[in-house]
Amino acid sequence: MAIFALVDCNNFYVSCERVFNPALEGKPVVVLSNNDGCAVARSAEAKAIGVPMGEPAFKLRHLVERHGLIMQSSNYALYGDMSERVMSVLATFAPGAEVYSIDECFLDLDGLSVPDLTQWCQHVRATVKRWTGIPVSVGIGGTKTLAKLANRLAKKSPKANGVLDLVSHPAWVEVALKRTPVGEVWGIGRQYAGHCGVHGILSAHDLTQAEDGWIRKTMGAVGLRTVMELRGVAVHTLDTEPADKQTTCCSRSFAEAVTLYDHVHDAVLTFASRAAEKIRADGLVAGALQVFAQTDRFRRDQPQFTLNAMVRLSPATDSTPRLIAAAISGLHSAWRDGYAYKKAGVILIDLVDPANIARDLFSPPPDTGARAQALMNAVDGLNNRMGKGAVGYGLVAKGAPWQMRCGNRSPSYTSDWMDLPVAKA
DNA sequence: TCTGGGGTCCTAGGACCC
DNA sequence: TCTGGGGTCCTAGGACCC
Repeated sequence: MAIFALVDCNNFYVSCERVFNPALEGKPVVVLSNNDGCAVARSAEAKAIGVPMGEPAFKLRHLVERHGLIMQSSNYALYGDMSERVMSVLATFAPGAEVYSIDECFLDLDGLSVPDLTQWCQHVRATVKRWTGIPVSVGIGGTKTLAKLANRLAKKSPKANGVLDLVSHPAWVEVALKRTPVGEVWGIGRQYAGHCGVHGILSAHDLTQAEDGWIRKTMGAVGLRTVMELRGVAVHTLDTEPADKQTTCCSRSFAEAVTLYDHVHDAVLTFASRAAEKIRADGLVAGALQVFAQTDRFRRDQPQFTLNAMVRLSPATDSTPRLIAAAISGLHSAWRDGYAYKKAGVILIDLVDPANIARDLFSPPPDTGARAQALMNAVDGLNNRMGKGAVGYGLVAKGAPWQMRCGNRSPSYTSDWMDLPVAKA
């Protein structure tokens, strides 16, 4: 039988900020999403004063005065780098590791011969904390879904002290299922939890007792797999070699809504350029692209519109100028005057590795000619050495109304020489 | 005044074919 | 009134995740 451990960093973004700014320790802290929009990470103290996940920043302002809540802009360069450090420590402990998200990692503990799994996990926790500064929790289960569930309880229960092992203590499984609200189960979101509630299914345990036909009809094949996993049947396996991405998106909300074509044009140009860098870093080419721009969905008093255009790319390409040209032509063809646009984006789709591209007689080879390649290498190299945006396409004015807000971002302590922390005597 | 961004998988329905 | 029955492929949209 497989033994899955889920290692999850506690309040990851807040923990990253605290590593480099210990003054945040013990205080209510939230990290805001892009554009300083809403809370995406909360310290325990912030949870205690009632900050809900996803709460818009403007609704938290009163807590700043009342409880000294600290709101940090997000610093993804820092979190990405800290994530790599945590993952590389975890990889040294287990024969198999799957990086599931920026702050979570599944380990396969099957075949690991240790006398006491809980004790071993405490050792892992302590090591990660000592080497990276990040606190983690560990849940152990016979399926990934049960490991997730155990992890959640490990975080909540003070008795667990950050580790809960449902494999060495099979009798605890039923208790754990009964203590987990159905909406907290991995794979059961708001919609499905609502359907369950109507049928009197309130806990994860209730869900395991539901009838397969009803589950399949209500929550589809995915829902049924989730329930199988809750019942202890391992459906999901450890995925140590993640497949190539199928799509890559670069989109942003604007600090202010804009009505002028030129403003949206500049935003789309910037997003296409950034998306191109991403697929080149992954070694992929795009076979098509989608460009969109939309009005502010929260302004019910204003006319709503979403502009959307799909552009095929033949041959498939990773070249910035070609992707920009395609995105702009899509924007131009679908453009409508008279709307206040609040968000736009570029999605690169049909991504493939040019090495294993399947071609027929009539499709051209992917666009990876030597000259284009050399140019892109030079551009990416300059940006890596001199900082993002050192070289680019099109001149985009700084301080344009569509550019995003980030009022209180921490320095890039680990990824920019200029931001290295300084120790003062 | 102010409400994120980036992904995956599944399903239903239409187009098209024999 | 009556007007097949399958297949496949593609797309849009909905659900979920972090």
